[in-house]
Amino acid sequence: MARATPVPVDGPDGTDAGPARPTIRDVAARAGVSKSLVSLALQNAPRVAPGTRAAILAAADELGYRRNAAAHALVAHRTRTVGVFVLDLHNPMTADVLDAVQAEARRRDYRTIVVVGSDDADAERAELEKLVEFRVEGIIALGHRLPEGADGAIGAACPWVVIGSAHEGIPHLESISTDDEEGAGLVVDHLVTLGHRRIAHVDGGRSSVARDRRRGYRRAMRRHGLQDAVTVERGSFSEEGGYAGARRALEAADPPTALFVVNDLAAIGAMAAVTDRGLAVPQDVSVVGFDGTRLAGMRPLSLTTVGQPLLQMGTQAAARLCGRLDGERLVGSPSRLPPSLVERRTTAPPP
Amino acid sequence: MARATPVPVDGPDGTDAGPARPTIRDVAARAGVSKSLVSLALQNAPRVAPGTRAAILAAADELGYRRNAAAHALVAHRTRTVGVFVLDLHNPMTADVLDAVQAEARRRDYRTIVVVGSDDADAERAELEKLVEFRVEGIIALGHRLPEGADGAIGAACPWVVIGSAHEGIPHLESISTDDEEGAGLVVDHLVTLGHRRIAHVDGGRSSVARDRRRGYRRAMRRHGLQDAVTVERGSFSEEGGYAGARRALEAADPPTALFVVNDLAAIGAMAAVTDRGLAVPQDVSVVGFDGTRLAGMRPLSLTTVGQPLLQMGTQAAARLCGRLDGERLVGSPSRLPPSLVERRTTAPPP
DNA sequence: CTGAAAGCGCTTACAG
DNA sequence: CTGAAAGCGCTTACAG
Repeated sequence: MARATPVPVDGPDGTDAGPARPTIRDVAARAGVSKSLVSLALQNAPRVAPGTRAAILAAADELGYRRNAAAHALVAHRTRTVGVFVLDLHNPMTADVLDAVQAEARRRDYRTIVVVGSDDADAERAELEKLVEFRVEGIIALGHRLPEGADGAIGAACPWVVIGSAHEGIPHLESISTDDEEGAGLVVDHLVTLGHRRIAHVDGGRSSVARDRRRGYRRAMRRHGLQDAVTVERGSFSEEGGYAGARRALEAADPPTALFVVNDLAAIGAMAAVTDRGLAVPQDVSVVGFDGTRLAGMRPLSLTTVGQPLLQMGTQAAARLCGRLDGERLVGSPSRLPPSLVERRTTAPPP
Repeated sequence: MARATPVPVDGPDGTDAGPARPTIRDVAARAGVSKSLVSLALQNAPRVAPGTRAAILAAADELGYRRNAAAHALVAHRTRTVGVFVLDLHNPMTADVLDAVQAEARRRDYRTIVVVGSDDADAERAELEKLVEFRVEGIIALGHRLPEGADGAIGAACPWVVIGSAHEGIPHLESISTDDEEGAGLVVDHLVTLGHRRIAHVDGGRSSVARDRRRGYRRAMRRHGLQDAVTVERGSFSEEGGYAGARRALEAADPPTALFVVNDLAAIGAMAAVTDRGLAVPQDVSVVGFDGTRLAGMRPLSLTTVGQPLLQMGTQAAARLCGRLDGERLVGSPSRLPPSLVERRTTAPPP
C-alpha cells in the first residue's frame, strides 16, 4: 500500500521540522467525506456505513494518519495518562515495581509519564507541576518518601497511590505497602533464633519507611529482652549510606555480630564494610536487608532479606488508580501487605 | 494568599473528576482583562503594562492556574517532549543512563516520556505509536537493540538518538556507543596477559551489540594465536542467560579458565554458575563482564568489566537531540567512544 | 447514514 | 498597551 509522503514544513526556528503530520482533514479529503465522519469511523462508531468506514480507514492508513493526542485530550477532557514518580532509579526495587505498574497501566490503556525524584526540592516540585500541566489523571509514587509538594496543591490535583510507604490522613491519597514494622520484627526474630544478641540496625534516616523499620527493630529487641543491645547507626537507602553506617557500627568497642540494614541496596554496602574490616559474612557478621529485590537474590550476593510482593504491589497500585479513573467501584482500601523473611546465605549463628 | 477552590465537576462517567481546573478565561475574568492579555502576561511578553501583568499573575496564582499542556501544544505545534525507549529496566546500565538523560532533558526544559520494551513485538510497536500520537519531538532509545518498528514509519516520525548500540544507514537516527569490538579486545588482552588461554565467551544472541562483542572476542583471540580456543556459548543480556551459557561452557571436557560474558548482569549469572560447579572466582575461573555499571562496582561483587562513560553517553544523547530540536547547529556526529578495562577482583591468573 | 457548526484552552496576528 | 477574532486538530450534539 503506497503511503503518500507528507510535505516537509519548516519548524518554529526555520529548521526542518520533519513531515507535517496529516490531520483528520487530510483523511476526509482523500476519502471524499466530512471530518465528522472520519472522526466517527476512527472511533469505530456503529453508525457509519461499512463501505464508508472502509474507505476512511484506507485513506488514514495510506496517509499514515495518527491522531493528535493533544487535540483529543483537549476535547475529551481526558488524557488517559498517569504520572509515575520514581524516587530512585538506582534502587533495585524500582525496576520490579515500575515494570509491573507499566504493564498494568498499558493493559488498561493508560499511558504513563515518569518523573524522577531529585535532590533539589524545587526542581522536583517543578517536574510535578509539569505533570499537572499535562493533566495526568492520577499519580503513582514509588519510594520511601512522598515527593515534594505531594501534600499540597499538586497532591490535590488528582488522585494518588503511593507504593512502598504508608501515609494516612492525606485526602485523595492511598498507599500500598508492606508492614515495615512487622518486617523488622521478623528480622530480629530470625537473628535471635540463630543466637545473636548484639544486633545493630543501620537505618534510613528520617523518611516514614525508615521510621517504621527502626521502630519495628526497637520493639522486637525489647520483646526479646535485648533493649540494652539496641544500637541504631545512621545510614540511608543507598549503598554508601549502608557502608558508612555499618562501618561505624563495627568500630564500636563491642561490635555487633549481626547487622539489620534498612534496605537491600544499603545492605550490599554494609557487606562491603564488613569485608573491609577483615571480617567475613556470615561467619563473623550476619547481614540482613529489606525489600526482597531481585538484586538480593543474585547468587554471588544471596542476601537474607525481608520479601515484599513487589510485582503485586505495582500491579495493584496501577489497577486501583486506573480502576478508579475508569469509574470502577473499589471496595475497601489496600491494607498493608504481610512481609516475609527470605533466608539466604548472609545469616548464620554468631561466631 | 487565599486560593479560590474551583468547583468540582462530574467526570465522563459520572464520578467526581475532581476540581475543574481554571482556564485562562477564569484568570482573565478575575483580573478584569482579556484572554489575550493573560496569555501574553503568562509568557512574559514585554508589551504588557507592569501593573496589568502583576494583577494577572496574582489572579493566576490565586486560582492555582496551570497552563493546559494539550491546548498549548496544539497551537504551538511543539510539545517539548521527547520519548525515551528503555529496553530493559532491570539492566543496571539503564538507571545510570536514564538518570543522565532525564537530567539533561530537564535542564533544557524538555519533558520525557518513558516507554519500556516488551517481549511482545506488537505491544512494543503500539507503545511507540502512542509516542507519535503524543507528538514527541524526538526519541532516545536505550539498549542493545532498536525497538520494534524504529526503522519504519515510527522511526521516520522524528529524529532519534540511540544509546548503546551502533546503527548506520538509518536516516534521522544517530547513535552513541562505545566501540564494543575494541572493548572485547581489551578483555581478551587482559586475560591473556594473566596467562589464560582457554577463554570462553558467553554471548548475547543476535542483537547488534552482541554481534560486535562476539566479533571483537574472535578477532582478539586470533590475534593472540588462540583461534583454536575460541568457544562461544549462547547466552543473553540477563542474569539467566549468563548463568545458562556459563554452565554449558563449564561442562565441556576441557573447561575454560576464564569467561568473558556479554554484559555485567549476565556476568553475575555466570559467577553463580561457577560457584554452583564447586569452583571459585577468580581462583579457578576468572569472569569478566561488560558495561561498567554501578552494580559491577559493588564490593561484594567487584566484577572486572569494560567501562563505558554511561553518564556522559546519556547526557550527550539528550544534549544532541534537544539541541537539534532547538535548532542548534551540531557539528560532526558522535563517534564511537573508547572503552576502558576496569580491573577488579574477578580476574586472576589461571590455576 | 452524513455534514455543518460549535467548542475544548490556548496563541497570534491584526486593529485600535 | 489592550481586545476581538481566527485557528490549532479534534469530538459531539444537532439537523437533515
